[in-house]
Amino acid sequence: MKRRKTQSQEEILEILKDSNSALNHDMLQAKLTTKIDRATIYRVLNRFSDDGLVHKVIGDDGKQYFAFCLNCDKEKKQHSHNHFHFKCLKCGKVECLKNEIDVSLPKGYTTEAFNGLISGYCSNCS
Amino acid sequence: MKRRKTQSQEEILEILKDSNSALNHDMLQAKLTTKIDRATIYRVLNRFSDDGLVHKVIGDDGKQYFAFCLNCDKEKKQHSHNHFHFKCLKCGKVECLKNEIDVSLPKGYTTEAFNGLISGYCSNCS
DNA sequence: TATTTAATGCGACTTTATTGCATTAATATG
DNA sequence: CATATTAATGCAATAAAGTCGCATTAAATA
Ligand SMILES: [Mn+2]
Ligand SMILES: [Mn+2]
Ligand SMILES: [Zn+2]
Ligand SMILES: [Zn+2]
Repeated sequence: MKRRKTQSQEEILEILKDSNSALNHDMLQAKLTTKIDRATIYRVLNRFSDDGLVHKVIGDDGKQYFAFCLNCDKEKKQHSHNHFHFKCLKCGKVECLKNEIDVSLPKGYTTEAFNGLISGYCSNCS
Repeated sequence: MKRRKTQSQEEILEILKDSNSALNHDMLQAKLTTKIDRATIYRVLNRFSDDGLVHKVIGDDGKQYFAFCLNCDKEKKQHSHNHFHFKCLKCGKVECLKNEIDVSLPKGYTTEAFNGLISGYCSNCS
């Protein structure tokens, strides 16, 4: 299954690149100039996530947020995102925090996915 | 609004106490001997969470998991749970990890809630 | 025992996300 | 360029998780 370069994907990726924070479906749709179907948006986003192009973060609100990968070592066998995301409760912005976190698991435990989210107020809103 | 001691709450709290892992609505309902309405279960759980009796964790699956508070200093002004939870992708168990995490936020940022979840395989399942 | 109102049950509803299927369009091939 | 192949899309239906309004029940208190 080779990937194809489509207009929808291009536009969505551009939006994610230009955004300095993670976006959920709603926020992304609001930024679209073209009309793209909801199902397509989700499919595109999850495809990006599967391909390691974006992070997928689950918010306190249970919604899926997507952020373009920056400073992620995609050459590594395991593309990892062991950093927290911060969600402002007032302005809604979701951003990546710089520090990579090292969590020590009990013996015999293995990691498949990391999801770290802190909610609070950003410097503009507190 | 003073809290009342009801049978539903008692039973749900017992189940959470006896469980060594976080439970979502489904898992909890399966353990009930009495039949309690879905809305009530959610209301009870969120009440517990508001009162600092249990943690509420959002999984990768977007579902709400609840775990009885252990080793949480409830005397502190801010009842904090800055620890990760681990969810086994095979057996489904969600458990609290011991280490408290210290995340450094950018200047001017304040924390209201912490949600850390690692998915993977536990020692029994890997 | 009577009064007050927190908690519950039920059903309707909302929100978020997924899936099946027919159609479209990106890529490859001659 | 014309044609074949199938990934990607649009649409509608569906699923799943959680919330809300409101009438009823039952804890607490007097
Ligand atoms: Mn990345
Ligand atoms: Mn606690
Ligand atoms: Zn803000
Ligand atoms: Zn397991």
